[in-house]
Amino acid sequence: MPRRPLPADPSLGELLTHAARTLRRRASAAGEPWGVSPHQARALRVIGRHQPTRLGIVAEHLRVSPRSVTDVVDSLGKLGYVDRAPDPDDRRATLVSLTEAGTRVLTELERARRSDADDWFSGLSPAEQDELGRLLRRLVDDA
Amino acid sequence: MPRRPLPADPSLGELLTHAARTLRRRASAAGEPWGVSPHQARALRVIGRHQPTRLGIVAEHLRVSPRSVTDVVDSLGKLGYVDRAPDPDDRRATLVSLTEAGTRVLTELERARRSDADDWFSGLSPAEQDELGRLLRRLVDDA
DNA sequence: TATTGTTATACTCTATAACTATA
DNA sequence: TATAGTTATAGAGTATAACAATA
Repeated sequence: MPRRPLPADPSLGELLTHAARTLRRRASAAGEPWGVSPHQARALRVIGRHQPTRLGIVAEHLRVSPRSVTDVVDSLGKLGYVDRAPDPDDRRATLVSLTEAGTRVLTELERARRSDADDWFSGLSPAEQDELGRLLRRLVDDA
Repeated sequence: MPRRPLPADPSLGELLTHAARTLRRRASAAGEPWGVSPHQARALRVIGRHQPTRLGIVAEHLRVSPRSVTDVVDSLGKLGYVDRAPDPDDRRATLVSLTEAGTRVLTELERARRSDADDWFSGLSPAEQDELGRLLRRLVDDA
């Protein structure tokens, strides 16, 4: 993509937009060997942390609509990375968990992600990375 | 959207994703009175800063493909906010500028955006906002 | 009646590749 | 040949609303 320098006094919004876009591109490249998009990778991570868990809980962690979760879990199911099972305690609900392949892919994906992050964030010192995280977190928590 | 607290140790990538999504939602709400999406608002801002300017230059500032610019300028044209004219120096090129309505809308939009930003960022001190901007900028510049 | 998840539908943002009209 | 922009096509991510099954 052709680029120009950013304007002299970019708003935080512009910076956030560009940073998120860069992140998406990099995450997209990082997940390519496994055919996993950034959104799918995030869902895999959440499911891995909480499995077995309901779709509604996944939606809350991902902070997206139930609709989006149905889709992303469908697509991960097609890849063979997650399994659905009815919740015995509430037959309206669906429990989702990682398959063996899903567990393996998540591990490899996390390794790839960390190595890409190390690369991208290497321009910032560890203290600066912490500070950035702290500030972003406050933004995301109140929002 | 239903929400859960973030994980104890969220990666910078997760934070960036959530922050950008929050930004998009807020920017989307802020532009609604004028029927302008966040992407359209960004394009309007770039055109306002550089007008009259070529589509290719707009693409470089926005850091997106020429394809996306054709679309967004089309849509802004339909809203009556921008005008296209052939570049007299190079008839392959197209110069785009704001109409009177576009100029007015951009002003109002910027006011709305700043007021929303003041609200969202008010949890951070001015020094922290500067620091966040500085860190993000380094991330975006090297990426 | 309320909740869980699905279907139906639609919009925004982004990309690559092939084409056109100039240069 | 190379560049500017458009058309054609595709896919990711997200949302709202109406609905079925179950509680």
